[in-house]
Amino acid sequence: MVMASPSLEPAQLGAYFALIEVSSLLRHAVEQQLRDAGDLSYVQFQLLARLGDSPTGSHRMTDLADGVVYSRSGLTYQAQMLEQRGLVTRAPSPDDERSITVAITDDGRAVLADVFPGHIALLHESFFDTLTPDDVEHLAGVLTRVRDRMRASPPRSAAPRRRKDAAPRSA
Amino acid sequence: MVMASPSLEPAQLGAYFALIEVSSLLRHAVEQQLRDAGDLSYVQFQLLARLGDSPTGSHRMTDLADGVVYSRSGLTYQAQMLEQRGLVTRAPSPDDERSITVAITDDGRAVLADVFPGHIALLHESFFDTLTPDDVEHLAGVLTRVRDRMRASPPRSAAPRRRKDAAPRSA
DNA sequence: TATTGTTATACTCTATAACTATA
DNA sequence: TATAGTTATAGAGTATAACAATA
Repeated sequence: MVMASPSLEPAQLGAYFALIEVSSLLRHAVEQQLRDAGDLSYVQFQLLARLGDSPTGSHRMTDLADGVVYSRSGLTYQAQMLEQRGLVTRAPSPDDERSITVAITDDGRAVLADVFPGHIALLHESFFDTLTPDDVEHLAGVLTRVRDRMRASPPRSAAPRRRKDAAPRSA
Repeated sequence: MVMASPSLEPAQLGAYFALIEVSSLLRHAVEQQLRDAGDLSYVQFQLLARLGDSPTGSHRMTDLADGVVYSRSGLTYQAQMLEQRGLVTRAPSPDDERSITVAITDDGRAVLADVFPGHIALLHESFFDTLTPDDVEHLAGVLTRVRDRMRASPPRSAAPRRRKDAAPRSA
């Protein structure tokens, strides 16, 4: 269990609330833009973007699940949606017959291209235009550090399946 | 159609991705903690916290909806959930018979008290412990500015009717 | 007529558990 | 046995539109 309540300092509280609110507003706005521009959910966009970023244009299901989605079945569902629309293909991996390699198609890249400009414009409007380059750099540094930390130590009870990582933090 | 993407600078991209990832991981972790500790969804927690913060312990439905960014029907649904558990009460507002005033109950405050320590502990573990006080302050400042900006200029979604909004002026 | 809130409904998404197949 | 992925299923949450009541 948790020990006593450590409480938060005002600046921490402010940072937390602002983070939650900003990400919530941003997410909402972005989801709408993605839906309008390419009929994509946010997760689907993330998957496509990740595939598009890859040198090979492909990833194994597991890699995608680790990066984006939280359960494997959830990823299967989203991959099926994308496959039905012809935005990705799925094929057994050559080296490991258990794995499925998901690859973005030309249509997938086209949708990505349709969606990107508005996506980036939205980010500028609602986000970057209010920040100095210095702010952005600092923000990137700080959040990257937090992300790495969070990735490194999963929160107490993350067992979407079988986990073999050593005891997660515990007190 | 816009031609090439307006593009983002590397630091901007890093900041954006990190923000998305951090908020996603954080949200996930927090949701699990809230579920475990008080059987609350994140939205329900936000509503209770907002009510608990209020001097009167109450808010009108509209105020809550504005604060948490959501459809009214969604808020009605959540308020019903909370009311069924006895964590809030709903009664017509005295001054305006159309309005409903939602008030947190003692049970509601108790649940909030159950949940807070773990909530704050989680924030420390996954977030604040990796940041210097200076980081936190800067983060709070930056994100608050972004939030105010986003609140001030709703993202083109003000008109739910009409057609979908096409290319934003990205230049 | 405009606003406040509810209801009915349909849909998307996510997670759990059971299952198959390969390493 | 452990890993990769799918399927079946069930539940939570959300949005839209139609509706009632008050201002």
